[in-house]
Amino acid sequence: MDESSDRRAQILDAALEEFADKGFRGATIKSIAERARLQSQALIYWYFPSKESLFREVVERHLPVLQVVREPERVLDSPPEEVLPQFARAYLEAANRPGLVRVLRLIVPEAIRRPDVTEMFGRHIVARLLGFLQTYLERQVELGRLRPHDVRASSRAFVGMVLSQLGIKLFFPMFKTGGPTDEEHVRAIVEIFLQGLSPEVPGQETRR
Amino acid sequence: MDESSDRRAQILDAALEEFADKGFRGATIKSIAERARLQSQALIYWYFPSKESLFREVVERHLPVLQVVREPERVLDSPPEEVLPQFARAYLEAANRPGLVRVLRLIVPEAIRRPDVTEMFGRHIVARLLGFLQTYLERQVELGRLRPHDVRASSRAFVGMVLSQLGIKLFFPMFKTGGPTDEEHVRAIVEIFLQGLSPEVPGQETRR
DNA sequence: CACTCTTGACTAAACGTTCAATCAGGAGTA
DNA sequence: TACTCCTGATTGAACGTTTAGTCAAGAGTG
Repeated sequence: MDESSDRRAQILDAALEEFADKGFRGATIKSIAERARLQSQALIYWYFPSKESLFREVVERHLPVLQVVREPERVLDSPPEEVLPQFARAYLEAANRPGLVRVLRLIVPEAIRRPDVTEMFGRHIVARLLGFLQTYLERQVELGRLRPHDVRASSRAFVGMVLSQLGIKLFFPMFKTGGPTDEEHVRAIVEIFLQGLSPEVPGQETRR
Repeated sequence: MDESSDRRAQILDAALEEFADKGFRGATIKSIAERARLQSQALIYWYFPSKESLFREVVERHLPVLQVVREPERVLDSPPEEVLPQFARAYLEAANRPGLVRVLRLIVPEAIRRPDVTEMFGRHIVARLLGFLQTYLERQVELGRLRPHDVRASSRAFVGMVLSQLGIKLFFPMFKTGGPTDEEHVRAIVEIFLQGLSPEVPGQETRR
């Protein structure tokens, strides 16, 4: 009941590329039909009731690709010197995976003006991401590997440190020269973060 | 020759709101004319040769609003305990200024698919922002207030820590509950950053 | 009169969507 | 085999609407 025809997948694939390249309004039924090598654009309406529903199905189908963090529970007890660089590298490598970049270019621009897409993106991607980091950092505090602090803030902070490099890489490639490599960046931010939250405080941190 | 008529400004203001609300394609000449309370849409073409050029003028006119950092040289020698929180607060307060948010909603979605807008935004806003932080941090290293490190990475890191909170605030307001307040966030990230780059190293940092 | 500004009517193209018609192939029947 | 019927898939043309942009004529003002 779900294997569907060949055509559906063919149209969905073409629609993904067109929507990612030109946006919802920029892509037309005609251009999608052409990219899918259909002789008639009317055929799309045999498989999908409207352009809108075609778009939604494309989004729902490809949103999960952005879930970079897959099995969070596994690493809960691994040391941050190991987990945080892994985490950061996983996201920075996203920029090298064309399929993932395409989905980003599909979703991000539309999410800004479509509350439903924003919600899906927020709930499935952002919440998951922040949630994982937050529980992981909480755990590290419990284990005494990091000093007690506001993990709500530090989780956002670490995500931001990673995403700034990713964002620059994706949207402002002109800053590649003059910027650190991914590996240099990862090393730098992990060092700042870990030393910044190190439990062994020399003296002045919480002056009493 | 540049004071122009009243009408120009009237049209530009209406165009800003329409473009910010609906995007370039979503906003129409008709809707812009209506919001500007013109009786005829044709009047727009007396002041602007095309919708495209109207859009570009709107962007060029309002882009400078995003230059939150105004006079960087002044604070070059002030201590980071003072400058960094100021810097972070300045950006987080941007979310409370409707005019600034409007310009963000105008530029960000279009910048993704318009290389020229991307370039302008990158050169005038992002480069300036990163440039300021980088030279400031370099100076602090020279002054011995921060330990020697890769300022290209740390400047991006700090910007990221600020922008993650700003981005969540702007685009995912549903995360307000469960997240830190701006002031809590600022305190947290500055503490992490400064302690992470503190010059007094207990021992293990650069093991030799 | 000459000039700047303003207007409503208009155009041509592009858009999403609908529609009647057609096709290939399989099932059922004699 | 020959015939009819049915069904899912496909087509080209057309629909009504919306769009950016044009145009000639007029209003207001010096």
